[in-house]
Amino acid sequence: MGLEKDITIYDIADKLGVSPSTVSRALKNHTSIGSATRKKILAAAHDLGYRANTFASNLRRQRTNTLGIMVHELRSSFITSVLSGIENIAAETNYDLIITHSSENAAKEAANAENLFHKRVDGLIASLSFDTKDLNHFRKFFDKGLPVIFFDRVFEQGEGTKVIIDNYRAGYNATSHLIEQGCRRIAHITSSLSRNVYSERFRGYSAALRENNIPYEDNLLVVDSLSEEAAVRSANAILAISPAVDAVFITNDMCAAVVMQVIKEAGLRIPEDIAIIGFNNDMIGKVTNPKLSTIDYPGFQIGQVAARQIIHHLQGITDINMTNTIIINSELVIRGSSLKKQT
Amino acid sequence: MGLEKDITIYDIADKLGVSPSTVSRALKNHTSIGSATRKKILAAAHDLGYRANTFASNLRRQRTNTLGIMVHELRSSFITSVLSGIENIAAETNYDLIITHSSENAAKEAANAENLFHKRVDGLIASLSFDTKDLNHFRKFFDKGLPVIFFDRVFEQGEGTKVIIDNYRAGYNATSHLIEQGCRRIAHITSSLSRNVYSERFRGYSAALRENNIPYEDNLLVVDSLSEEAAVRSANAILAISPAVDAVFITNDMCAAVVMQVIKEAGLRIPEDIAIIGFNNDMIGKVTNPKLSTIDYPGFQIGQVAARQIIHHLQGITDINMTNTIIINSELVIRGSSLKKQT
DNA sequence: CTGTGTTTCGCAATCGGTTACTTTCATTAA
DNA sequence: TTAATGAAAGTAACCGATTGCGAAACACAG
Repeated sequence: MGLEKDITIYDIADKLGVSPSTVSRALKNHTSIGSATRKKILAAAHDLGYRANTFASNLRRQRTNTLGIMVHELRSSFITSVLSGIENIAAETNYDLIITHSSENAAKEAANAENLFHKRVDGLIASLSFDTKDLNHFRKFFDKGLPVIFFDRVFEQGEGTKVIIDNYRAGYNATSHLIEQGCRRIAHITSSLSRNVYSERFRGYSAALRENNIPYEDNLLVVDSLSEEAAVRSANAILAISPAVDAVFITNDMCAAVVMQVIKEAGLRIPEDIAIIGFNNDMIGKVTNPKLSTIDYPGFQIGQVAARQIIHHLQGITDINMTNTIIINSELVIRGSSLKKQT
Repeated sequence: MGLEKDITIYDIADKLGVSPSTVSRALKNHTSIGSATRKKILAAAHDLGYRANTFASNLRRQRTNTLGIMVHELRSSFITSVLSGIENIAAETNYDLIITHSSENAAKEAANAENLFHKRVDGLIASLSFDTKDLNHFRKFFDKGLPVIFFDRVFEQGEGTKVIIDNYRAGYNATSHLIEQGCRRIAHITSSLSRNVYSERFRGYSAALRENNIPYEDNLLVVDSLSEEAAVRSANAILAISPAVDAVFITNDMCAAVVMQVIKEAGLRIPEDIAIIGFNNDMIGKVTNPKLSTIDYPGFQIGQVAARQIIHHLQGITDINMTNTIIINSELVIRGSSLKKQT
């Protein structure tokens, strides 16, 4: 096998009879290199199959050109879309990504933060785990002036820039839509209200009820984990409510799909007896019967925005500290599961 | 903000009055350091909040402790499971990952390979894109003796180690199951037969038919892209076949779910009129009505095995070149969509 | 007390780029 | 003609960890 040593800027310098520094500068389009020299060097680099040694560069420049990504779960289509968006921008700008996930565990999240800090990433893009209580494990980043961007699960009042949707409005729109369809006893299946995404959606839900003079009832609120088993539990809880529920707003499509199934198995019709609206606009909502109304949560776009933002900051184009929160647009997607009136 | 410079082995050495080399060796448990000295150094490192500089180390050792991952698509639950499995092992062994995706594009795949090569990853784990025709873009890795492991989409005869399931057997089992259920006109919706996974499953399908004296018919084979739109097309193609089809083996659960929907909308019953079996065991199969029979494709496990294999090779524990192919177990999961007989 | 082995460390070169500071020339103003 | 100005390129000191080579220190047998 061809174990020839890699060629370096010194090799190029030797071949052309110039100094390594000239080669280095030419390679990165530094201004103080004559265009003739630059051209020669670029050509030679190409001919010799030169590949830059990132470590040498990182070591010297004290930067890594790497972003740390922290997510709470990899196996989620929303998260995957976000990653896809981040990767899209990172690839363009030649940044690497190190992706970690916390499995919804605050301790593991802290360990990941520590690890990424040691790896000296230039910045962080993170969505908090389910049971994260504070941002202490990001302290080192803040203190060192390293940019941190949160998305999805965030502390709205905390440090760092956030890229989120207007969860309040999303919850409000979903609920208003159900009310317009004639529903009055609207249940809400969601996860812990201590997480911003869920508490805000709940605020929107409550506000919509209030504005339509529908009294809020505590027993219409079901808080559980949104997992598959939890979905079955929640659905049964909903079915047991009396007087009967005529609509459910569920903050997760996968969960909603399972709930729909339980409801149908119980002999009720969707949307005639119970209208359903989910959240995320996952693929799964397109194959349920009827198809699932939902809120589109544009992960790809969120990932792009977050990545672009942090990279521009690192490139000195913008200052991230000037931006506290970026709101991405999200839309109500109406399909069969909530459409009682023909329009 | 606290921009104190990082502390290095030199700082530790100064503080303790030993040489940097001693510190370096102590930190990596080199044998030739007295245990008293080692203990002192470890303690000092901890006190001072020392964090190793990977670049300096990489530069010197000419290794990166990073694996390159190449997938054809990020937004797939199978792929995500694999990534999860890889991450699981990599985290344990302190390897970083750089994840790239080709969007099913051979040219982008080649560019990614080139990029990872320049980034000097220690090894590669890859699933080929849809239209990859050869392994030329991996040549540099092979030539340099860098380990490459393929999974899922592979060239079974090509260079490199492969981690796959027995796709032939999976196709055979799925089809045999349908035959046992009394089906005789079994259609097969799949993707390009030039990809190993699909051609092997097709071989299994054909073999099962042959063994049961069911003649193979060309028009029962539908090759398309498995996307959502393709699924609708394929389903309609199936419905147009005469004499009517009584079962379909589809090599992708998402596609199968959509096909089921089209079939039901056409007024046919599943499984009574048409039995369905998918592939992958995605979440989506659990919320269709009826639930989808499928082949479990254990992504997490595949990821773990691939990662473990390549890392052990890098650590010198095993030699990857001794292993050509690793077959992971996959199982038939029977649910409602294919169960015509009560057992 | 000398010689042979071990164990434990230190010296110093090295990995490949980057960049502050100089030097070298050529052009231009005085 | 000469000094000033600026563009182009070179010098060399880093960045922090690793490691081959060899020296010092100590143990122990003869």
